[in-house]
Amino acid sequence: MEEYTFRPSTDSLDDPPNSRLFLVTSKSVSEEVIREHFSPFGEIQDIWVVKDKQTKESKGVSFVKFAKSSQACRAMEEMHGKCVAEGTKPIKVFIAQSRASGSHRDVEDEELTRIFVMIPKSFTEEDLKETFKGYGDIEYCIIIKNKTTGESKGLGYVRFHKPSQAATAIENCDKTFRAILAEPRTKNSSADNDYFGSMRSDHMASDPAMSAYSFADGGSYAMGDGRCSDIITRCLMVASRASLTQEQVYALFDLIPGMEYCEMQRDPYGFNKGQAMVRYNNLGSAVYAKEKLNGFEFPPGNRLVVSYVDDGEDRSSPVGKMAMQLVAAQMMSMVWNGPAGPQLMKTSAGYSAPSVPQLPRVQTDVPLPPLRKLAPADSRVKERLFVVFNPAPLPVDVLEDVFCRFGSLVEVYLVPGRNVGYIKYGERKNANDAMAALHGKVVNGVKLKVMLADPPKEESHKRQRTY
DNA sequence: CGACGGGACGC
DNA sequence: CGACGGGACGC
Repeated sequence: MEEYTFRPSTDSLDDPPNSRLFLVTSKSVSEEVIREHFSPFGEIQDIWVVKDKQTKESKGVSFVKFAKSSQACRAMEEMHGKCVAEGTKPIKVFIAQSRASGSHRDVEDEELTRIFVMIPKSFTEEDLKETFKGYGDIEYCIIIKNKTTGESKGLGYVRFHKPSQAATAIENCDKTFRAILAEPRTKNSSADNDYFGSMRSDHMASDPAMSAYSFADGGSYAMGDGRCSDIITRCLMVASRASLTQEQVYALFDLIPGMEYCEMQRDPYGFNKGQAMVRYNNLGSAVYAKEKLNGFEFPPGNRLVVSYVDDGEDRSSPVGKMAMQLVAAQMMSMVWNGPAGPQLMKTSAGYSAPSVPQLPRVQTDVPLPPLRKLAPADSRVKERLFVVFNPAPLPVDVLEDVFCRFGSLVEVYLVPGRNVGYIKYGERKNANDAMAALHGKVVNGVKLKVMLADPPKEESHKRQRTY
C-alpha cells in the first residue's frame, strides 16, 4: 500500500535527499567501471558520466544516483580516494549538491553526520543515545532545554561519526522521531526568541507528554527513598539543599488548601536545617501537595524532596487503610490530569490566585473507566479515531482525560479552526473500546461523534525536509 | 454532515 | 583542479 511508481519530475534526481554522488575521476574512467565499483553499495538508479557535447570526451565528472542516501553515503565513505582502474588517479567522491541549490561547494561530513529529532520530553541524553546507538557510533547527544528551567523542549541532536550512520538512522528510526539532518549551526543567533521563557507558565500541565512522563517516571522521586513509600499521612517533611525561609515554604504549600501547620526544623542551636514540617487538615491535600511539590524546583535548580511523615495517626484498621488508599487514588488522578500544577508556582511573583483542585473537570453521563497512563509519545500508532464535536471542540486536556481511560492513548490532535480532531492509540482494541463507549455521547455539554479515521491522504512520498 | 500539524542549538 | 543528460504520458 505504500508502493508508488516513480514519478519523473524535475528534481527527482535528488530524491531522497543526499542519495546522489558527485565523482571526480580521470577522464578515462567509464560508466562500466563506475558501476562495477559502486553497485556493491546498493541500488544504483542512474549513472551519468558528464561528457563534452562536441568531442564526447569525459570531463572527468560523474553522477551516481542511489535509491537511498545511506547507500550513497556508504559508497562515498568506502570509495573516496580509491583507485578504480590501472593508471588512473584516485577518485574523489562527494554527496552531490542538490540540483536546485546551484552551489558547487563540496558537501562536508559536518553537514551529513548530525541529525535533529523530536523526542518525548522525558528523554534524557542517555535515552537518546540508547535509542540511536544501533545506527552507529555516536559522537554526542544533546537535548535542547529551556535555559532557565532546564526543561527539555522535546528536541535533540545526535552526532554520528559517519554520514552513512546518520542516514541509516534517518531512514530506519521510528518515524515519530521525525529525524532529519540537522542544519549546521550558524553564527547568526537570531533563533531564540524566548524572551519570556522563564516567565511563561504553560509548560508541564499543558503538555500531554510531559504530564504523562513526569508522573510515569516521577515515581522515581515519589518512591525514591523507599522507606516512606507505603505510608500516607497528613504530615509532610520538606527537604531542600538550598536553605529556604519559613515564608517561602509557607507560601508554596499554602497553595494547596487545608494547610494547618508549617514550621522550619531547627537544629539544637536554632539554625535552620533546610527542612520544614508541613501538615494539612486532610489527607487529600497532603497527597496532592506531596505529588505536586516533590521534585519541584524551587527556587529553580533546587529540587524539593517532600515525603510523608508518620504522624502517629492510627492507620491500622483495614477500613482506615482502604479509605486512605481511595483518597490517595482520587488525588493521584487529579494530580495526574489537573490543569493546576507547578506552573502556578512558577509565576513566582504572584502566589496570589492558586487555581486549586477543581475536581469535576469532566462531566458526562457516560460511565468512564479509571484514568490510565498515556502511551509513550513515540509509540507506534495502530489506530486513529476521528471525532466530530458539536457545537465546539473540547479542550485537549479534557479529551485526554476522557480518551486515555481506554488505554494506550498516544495523542489528541485538534484540527485548528474546525470542530474535529484525531485521537491516536497504540492499540486498536483500546480505540475500539473508546469509540464504543463515547460515540454519540455528550461530554461537558459537547456531543461527540467518534469514528475510525480514514487513512491520511497520502500525497506523493514527500517526507524529505532536509532544510 | 466533519478530515490531517508540529522543529533548532549560548561562543 | 571538478557540477548537471536523456527519456517521454493513462485513466
